[in-house]
Amino acid sequence: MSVVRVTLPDGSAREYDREVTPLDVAKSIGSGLARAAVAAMVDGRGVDLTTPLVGAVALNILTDRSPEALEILRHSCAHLMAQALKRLYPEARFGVGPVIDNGFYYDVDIDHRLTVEDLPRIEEEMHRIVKENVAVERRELAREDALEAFRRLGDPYKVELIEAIPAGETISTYAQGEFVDLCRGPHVGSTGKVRHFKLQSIAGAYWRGSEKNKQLQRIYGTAFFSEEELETHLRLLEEAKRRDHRRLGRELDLYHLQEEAPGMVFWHPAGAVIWRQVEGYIRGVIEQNGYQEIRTPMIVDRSLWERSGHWDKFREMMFTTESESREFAVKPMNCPCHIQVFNQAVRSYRELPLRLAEFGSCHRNEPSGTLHGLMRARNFVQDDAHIFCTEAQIGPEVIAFIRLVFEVYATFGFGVPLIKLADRPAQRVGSDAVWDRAEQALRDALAEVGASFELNPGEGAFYGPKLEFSLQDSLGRVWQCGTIQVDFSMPERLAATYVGEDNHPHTPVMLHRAILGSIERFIAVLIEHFGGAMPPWLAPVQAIVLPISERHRDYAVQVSARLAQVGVRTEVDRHDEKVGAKIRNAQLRKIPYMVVVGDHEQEAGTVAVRLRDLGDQGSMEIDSLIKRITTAVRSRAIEL
RNA sequence: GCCGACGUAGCUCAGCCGGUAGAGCAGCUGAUUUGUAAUCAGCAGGUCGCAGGUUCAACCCCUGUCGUCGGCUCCA
Repeated sequence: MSVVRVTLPDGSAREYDREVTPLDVAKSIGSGLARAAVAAMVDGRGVDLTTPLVGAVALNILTDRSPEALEILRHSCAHLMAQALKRLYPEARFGVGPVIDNGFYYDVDIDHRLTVEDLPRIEEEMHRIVKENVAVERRELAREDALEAFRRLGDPYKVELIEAIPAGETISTYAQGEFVDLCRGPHVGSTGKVRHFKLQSIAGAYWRGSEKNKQLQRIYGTAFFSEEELETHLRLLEEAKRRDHRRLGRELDLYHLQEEAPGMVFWHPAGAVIWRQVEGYIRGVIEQNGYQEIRTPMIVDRSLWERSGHWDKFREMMFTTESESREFAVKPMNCPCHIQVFNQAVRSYRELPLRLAEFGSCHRNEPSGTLHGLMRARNFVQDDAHIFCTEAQIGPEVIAFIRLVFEVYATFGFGVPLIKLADRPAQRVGSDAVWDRAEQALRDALAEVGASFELNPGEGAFYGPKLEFSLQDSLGRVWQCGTIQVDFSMPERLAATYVGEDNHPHTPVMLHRAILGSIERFIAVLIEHFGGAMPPWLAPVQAIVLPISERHRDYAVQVSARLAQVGVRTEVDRHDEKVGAKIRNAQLRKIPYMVVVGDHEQEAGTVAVRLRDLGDQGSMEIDSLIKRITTAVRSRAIEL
């Protein structure tokens, strides 16, 4: 009998002179750990608690507190659901059933067309299987045996999956009672461990993601280790629904979309205020950071797009128009136009880096099925800029840009963004040496500002590597907004040059960069982040004056005029309603400052202030209110 | 773009087996003169997404189309 030597995450080691499993090890450490154990990592690989350990291994027992364990639980829950489905629909054949962010899904091929009404029945069956507490057992088998087994089960999808598994890789199945599934594992030890779950929705999904294949029914669900966590998660989803920018956009009268212009936004006065504030703020920031704003045409002759390469690659995404036998395209991006501005003069190296910025309105004919409110539109405005520079200037420019992104996101009330470095894809232009230097410049810039990042291997653009900046909203959702991309290709294609110190022409490097990305989309993120309750500087109406009764209207108008004089966006509520109703309306419109005026205030020349988030503040001088509002607005405070 | 569901008043939604549409909120008018999340009453508001078809008769059934929603795919 060989000796098993186990090293635990804390560095301690244990030796066993008999066959042991992770569960045995857990038991030998403590019964509490054994109870909490879900699965284990052996040398970085997930295994079942019952997998025998061999030789010297690094063991990490996963308990219900480890993030990896949650994925295992959800994966086991997917199997549990599949078993229930098989019981209810014996003809069921299964595609893939992976874990995804916040849950899992399983693709199933059954004759019955599922609706959400079927979900409770499936859940019921799942709970029954949980009660049965069936053991989940792993079996490893030879490829031929596996193929044979699933052929016998009549599961063509699984057969296809096995065929795709590279030779030499272990093929394993997991059985729980009468149900067997092809699976790498690991899994929880028995169905009784999966208790807190919810099936959420049904959607169509093609087998292997190709529309040429049969469409399967995909059932989404989620699972947690405790009922509280499950409920918290479900509440979060409810909250996300309440904050949906499409719903708030209508309720707050910010914008609308209509059939005649699919994917293109009609901004209402209130929404346009938010827009102007966002744009104005960014304009100020870039002015202070050495950018020059330009404006370029929206419709440009086809020949420019041919030269830039867009016509070849993205023609079907471009709107075109025609006049006097010439074909034009509505710009899908601003860079070719910016290069035209660059090219209008003989540029010297002394002018670099040259930073040209534009709030450029772009149109892309996105597939109809992908449109989503402001988040994915066919017409959107980028806070775009192109920095023309030398290769040596990439580093400093990227550093400055990262700092700028951090500053801007913080202003909007977001924390430090998540950063991804997308490096060279298989299909690319430019020599490896140039890519090496550009990627290194991005890494060095990140190190210089002390920013941590994740690598996104092979996801760079064909023309250069890029950084992507994602912010996290108040519900913990991640939105990619900012980006900076190195471009070795387009300046050359469009013949951009500058005269170097050596008196010879050189091709500049171009950096594409945006902080917010699409302003439409960024506003949508803001709406959802704040749940429509915008900070004072962004609020369409900052202060609404509420006269107690009709006889206070004149005074209300005076107060409102005073506020307007100092630049506060204000209104008077002239409805013939009780204050309670006016407060309610103002509150529903999420107006930050409510200014109540009645007999007391009129006589004393004061105002009674109610804050959206903090309630009644009592009476104060009008000047105090003005100071309070203008201070909050000027500092772009998030809190009132 | 693909699959599915949906499209009725400004908004949210009812509308049975095919017999020419209804509520609440919002709006308007009147009464009320209001003190921190909804005062009462009346009135007005509709080519039932659009185009065809079936039928004596279509919001309802059929076909097409546009849009929206949920996914899939895509996202320079």
